[in-house]
Amino acid sequence: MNLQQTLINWYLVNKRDLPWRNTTNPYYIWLSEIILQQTQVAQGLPYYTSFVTNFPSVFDLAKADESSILKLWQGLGYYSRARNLHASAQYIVSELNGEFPNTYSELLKLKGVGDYTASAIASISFNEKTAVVDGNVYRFLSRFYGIDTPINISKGFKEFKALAQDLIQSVDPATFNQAIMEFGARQCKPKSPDCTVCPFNQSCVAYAKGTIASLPVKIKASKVKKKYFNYLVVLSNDNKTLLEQRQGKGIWQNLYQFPLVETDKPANYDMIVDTVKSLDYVNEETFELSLYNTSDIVHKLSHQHLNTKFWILTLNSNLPQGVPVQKVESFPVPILIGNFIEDFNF
DNA sequence: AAAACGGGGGG
DNA sequence: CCCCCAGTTTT
Repeated sequence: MNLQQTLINWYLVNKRDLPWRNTTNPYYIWLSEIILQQTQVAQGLPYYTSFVTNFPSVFDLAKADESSILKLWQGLGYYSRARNLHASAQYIVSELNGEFPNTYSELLKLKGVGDYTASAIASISFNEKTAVVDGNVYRFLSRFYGIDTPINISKGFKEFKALAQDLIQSVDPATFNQAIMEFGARQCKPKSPDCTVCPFNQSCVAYAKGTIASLPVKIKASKVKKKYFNYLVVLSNDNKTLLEQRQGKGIWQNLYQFPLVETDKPANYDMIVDTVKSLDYVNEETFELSLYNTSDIVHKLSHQHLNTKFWILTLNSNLPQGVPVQKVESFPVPILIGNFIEDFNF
């Protein structure tokens, strides 16, 4: 039996029953694929359910407020996915009359849809023979064929894409793409896969050579940077606080947070008090400033560690531009802020 | 080609 | 502590 048919047979027996596997509606496939980018199934599942419930059609998603979409996305990370989802929904409704793009090339024009996602939707919803290359596909193919080309350089992508594209020619693309990914996720796992029960244990190059653990090869990422965040949690006389929406390019774009003072080294009371005194809504005589968390909260992201202090700033005045503390929970916030809000309990 | 972009879970 | 995850966009 050939490789493709072995994968498909394995899949038909071992596939998980997931909600997006009971439809080929491109809108639902798209939602699931965006949610699952760089995200494990277990983590993405509740978000998929929530999005399908709140936005049953692309029209519902298009007409929603960005903040309400970000709120539902809260905690999933890579928030550009949510912003791109919204922009693409509006594009489909206003430019395409609500008709979902139905080819790889047209799908690729959607914001947030790259080679992988365009291939996934085109194959699953429209039976187009275009191969997906995701982390699972890299892992299985690199091990089965013993390929040590690094997967995170363009040469590696081209090599694996061509290989997968060749394999998909003779089979049903929707089933094959899902089979190879599911096989990579469940059998050909990153860490200690059980090769004794693998249907390829007589034909896998890496298993024969004992190189399973070292494949696929990846060029290692640059070092993590440390940053020092100080959040000012303002408490006013009229029971309000201050939230700002993050602007610009960096992380958490368009999400909300308390006023942020970033320092280039761990801050102390004197450094923060100087900043506080210069704020236009602070009366120099009557505020109180205290550190909430004795030791830094370290929020770890892929490329940076945010060493964070929350400072409680109590004012003896009102805050007309503030947010009533009861409404704080309705804003989309990064997990770092969300955890604080939950702990502080206003 | 390399860096930026989140957060959770596993070993 | 390090690696991985149904990757894409920007620089």
